[in-house]
Amino acid sequence: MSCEETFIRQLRARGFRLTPQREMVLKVLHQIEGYATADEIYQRVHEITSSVDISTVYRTLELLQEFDLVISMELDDGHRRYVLLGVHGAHSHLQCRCCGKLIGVSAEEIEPFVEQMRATHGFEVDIGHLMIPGVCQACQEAGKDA
Amino acid sequence: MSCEETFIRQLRARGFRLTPQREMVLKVLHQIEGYATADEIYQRVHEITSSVDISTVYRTLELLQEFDLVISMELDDGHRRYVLLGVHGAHSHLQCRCCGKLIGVSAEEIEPFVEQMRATHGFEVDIGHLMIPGVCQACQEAGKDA
DNA sequence: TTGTCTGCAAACTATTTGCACCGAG
DNA sequence: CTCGGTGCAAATAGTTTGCAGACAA
Repeated sequence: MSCEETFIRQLRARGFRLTPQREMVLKVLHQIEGYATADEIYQRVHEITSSVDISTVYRTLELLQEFDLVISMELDDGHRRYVLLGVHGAHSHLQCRCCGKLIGVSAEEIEPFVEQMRATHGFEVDIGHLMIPGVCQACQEAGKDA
Repeated sequence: MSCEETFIRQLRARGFRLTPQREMVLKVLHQIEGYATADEIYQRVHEITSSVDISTVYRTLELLQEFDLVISMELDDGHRRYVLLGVHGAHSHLQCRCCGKLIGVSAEEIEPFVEQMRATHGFEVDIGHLMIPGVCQACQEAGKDA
């Protein structure tokens, strides 16, 4: 099932409506295939149709987060970014503090760690919202990790 | 070496000055022994001396972060919190999305995971800034994790 | 003395909200 | 036809900044 189908089903299930604006935001998130700020998403949407307001973008992003289709997090620059989780389900992200790049890490890969936290602290890790800060290989090699 | 000593040394080393306001913010962070918003810290400082401005609190917190004595992160409520790292050095935090509680996790405990990310992605994890979201044992038992 | 630090107030920016009209179902 | 959704504009909240005077070194 595609993201769009999931979105429509979730909307219907809760009595919400599918509007062109909401479709547009989801489409742009697909195009971006990464993370973007609310404003960047707004700009992209605006290139296509000028009749979408920034407040609608925010409202749609909030909706998408409720449906677990999107997560948001704050990078070191203090700007909130939104990421489409896609149909692959929950996974975590490595976040490079130098170049800002996001690298996906599968749930299976994280599982041993999750199990460890469960065993030693009784803590249930939320993989989908786990952002792991650090420095990616490329930036290390470029010597930017000083 | 205590936090205060470290702070003073770092200040001196960079030509900064030790002012009563800066001492006060650090002292309050010690008292709190946890995380607090800039405003909460400001309130606490204000109870003692009314002559400290919120902007000074922000400026001091920024300084403390540069010195790696404090880290900040955003909880789900959208408010930025500041945590004194203390003399124990870098460690990570489990963050409960229900009660907001922070649980410290030692660097040794995280090390296997760090090693795994290094091996499979060439990614160097920044333990000190790692916030692990999820649900703590108490909240799970209270059934608040729904 | 010197140049950093502070308090104050104003500026900023990202995000949220109230409201009347619009349009999906 | 209904009522949820939207654009607009104004409000909000947290944080930052410019500046003149205060004060640590």
